[in-house]
Amino acid sequence: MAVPEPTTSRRVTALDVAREAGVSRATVGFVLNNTPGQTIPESTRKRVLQAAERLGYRPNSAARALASGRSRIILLVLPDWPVEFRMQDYLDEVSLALDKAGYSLVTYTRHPDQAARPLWESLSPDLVVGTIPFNSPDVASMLACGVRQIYPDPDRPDPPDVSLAISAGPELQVDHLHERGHRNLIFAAFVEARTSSMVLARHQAASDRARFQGLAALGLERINYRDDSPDDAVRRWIDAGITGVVAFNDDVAAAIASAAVRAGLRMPADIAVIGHDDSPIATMFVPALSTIRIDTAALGRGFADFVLHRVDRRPLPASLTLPNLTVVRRETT
Amino acid sequence: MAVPEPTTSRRVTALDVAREAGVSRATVGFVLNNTPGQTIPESTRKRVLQAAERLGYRPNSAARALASGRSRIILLVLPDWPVEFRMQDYLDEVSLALDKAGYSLVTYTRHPDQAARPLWESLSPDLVVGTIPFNSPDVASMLACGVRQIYPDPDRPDPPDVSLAISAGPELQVDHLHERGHRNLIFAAFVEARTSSMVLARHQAASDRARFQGLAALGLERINYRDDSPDDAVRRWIDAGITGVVAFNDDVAAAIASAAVRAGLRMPADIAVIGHDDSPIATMFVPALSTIRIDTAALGRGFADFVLHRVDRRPLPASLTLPNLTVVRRETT
DNA sequence: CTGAAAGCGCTTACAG
DNA sequence: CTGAAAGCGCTTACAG
Repeated sequence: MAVPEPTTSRRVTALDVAREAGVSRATVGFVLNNTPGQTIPESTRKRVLQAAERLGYRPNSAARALASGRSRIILLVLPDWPVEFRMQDYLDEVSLALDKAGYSLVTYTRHPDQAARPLWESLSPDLVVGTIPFNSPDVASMLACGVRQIYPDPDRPDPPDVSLAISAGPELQVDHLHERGHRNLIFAAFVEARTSSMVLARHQAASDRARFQGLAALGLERINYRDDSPDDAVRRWIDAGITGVVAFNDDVAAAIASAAVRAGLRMPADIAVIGHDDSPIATMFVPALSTIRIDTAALGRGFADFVLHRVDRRPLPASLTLPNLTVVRRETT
Repeated sequence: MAVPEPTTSRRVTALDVAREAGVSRATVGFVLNNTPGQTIPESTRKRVLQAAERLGYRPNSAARALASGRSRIILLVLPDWPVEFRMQDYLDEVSLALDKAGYSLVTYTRHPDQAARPLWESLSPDLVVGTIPFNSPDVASMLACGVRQIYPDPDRPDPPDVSLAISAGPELQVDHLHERGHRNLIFAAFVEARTSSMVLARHQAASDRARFQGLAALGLERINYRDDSPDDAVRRWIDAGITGVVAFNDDVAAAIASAAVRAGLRMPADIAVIGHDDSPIATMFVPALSTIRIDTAALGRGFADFVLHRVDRRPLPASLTLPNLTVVRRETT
């Protein structure tokens, strides 16, 4: 039985645990890491675990990373635009699932004009995930810094949309309007510059889907809720025979619905609109807005599964391809 | 002159650079780290730098952290509420300033009910900064993980508000209304639950400031822009002789201003309102909203100075205490 | 089943 | 001014 350590600020190491448990430091490593192929008797294992617990042992992550060549860090590079759905719920779910597998998730918003070194230089993550492909200098920098994997992979094509489901929503919106009998559609968004990449991506996805359904590509209408551009737009759409509106999000849908109401139109008889995100305003609005609901938890778990498949070669569950989005039909379609 | 490396996936190390430059690995470390007390001739320094550049050398951060005992990572734990001002600008500025000093900033939003291990366990940051004090289990966990410094410091009292300037804004709002002759004030916010901690903090700050100015503490009014609660509130305020409204942010100020306009009140003659953040809506609204502008860049540099003072013992610039917030007077005060 | 030992790639006194 | 060498705290073949 070791005497209690004097209150020194020295951090407790695996050697301390080994001494406390009366085993070698290698054995400590084996039980703490659950190393496969090692058969440790239950009594030894228990002694080690208890010693570690008693001493408050935390493995030194730098030492572990240096020795193993893996940092057990996953870096998620977020886009430079406001994320629409409950991002935090999503990230919590991802963190939790990765944590159970011994990985940590670090998120990071990178601007094109950011002058600081990118975070992967100091973290050496095992995997860097972006929402859009990285450019060559970034990829080169990652490789030089020991990043083992990059997604989207610069070399091989990957199933897109694993992380943030950019195109699945618009596709559902189009499908839903199509199903309800609408053949002449348009895509609407606010004018704000910051969301423009995402607006373009979603518009593109909706347009592609419309063509897949045998419809014409969608026009892109930019409105501003602070002036009468929504009223203008609705009037023009009616004149042009457009009856279905794919809105970038619920706020846009609300602006359009309110213009339609002001114009004395019936929804969905005269014009139908579907939002995106199922935000609070969608239920509160009169008429209540049809929208796309995102199952953030399922999406998060799916993303974690994907990550673990990449870094730990775990099997990729089939459920990854299951829809995490659903159409919520209310009064505007 | 070394022959070009064969395309091996092995990462280039300081030893490679040393060989390429024809010096010892210690020398490489000295020039790359600008180690003080070492006098390296310019020719050697240049040779090393060029070799490092040519080889694309990136120091292994894990090895560096292990050897030096410092990770050169600063972890900023963000609050579980939407941050009001242009947070991203602020963080970019902080990152840049820290980067110049060789540190990396990692941010992290932590929920009370988050089950994953906190990020400091895997990053071992040199400094963890929170916007509110950490609880004892968190502090204990940080210490066990080799975190060297924590802010707010559990042991010694610190100047508050270095990181996010929670109270400075409300104080300016109150001072401004007071200056404009208002003596009977109220604090208004939306009902949303998620922002509640911040609402309470800001309300408290405004209230304290009012008392400092010899006024009564401020009541806290919760409104909902989706119903007629703003109209209700304005009516009650007028009846109660309240003439100055400290709004949580510009959105709240807009909701109030619009209720005041609907009620036929003159602004600021009958009622004055001041927002917070100088968001786009503040200029676009009619009447244009008085508000608080936050100099995010200055705030960010100030925070970086503070961090470097803590981790590198750099002198703390006096400018830290200079105001990074200014009153923007428009038409509502 | 357990231990002794090499090695990961740095930093940093310590010698020359 | 430069180099040889110990050491940071792990992981991981390799022996017993």
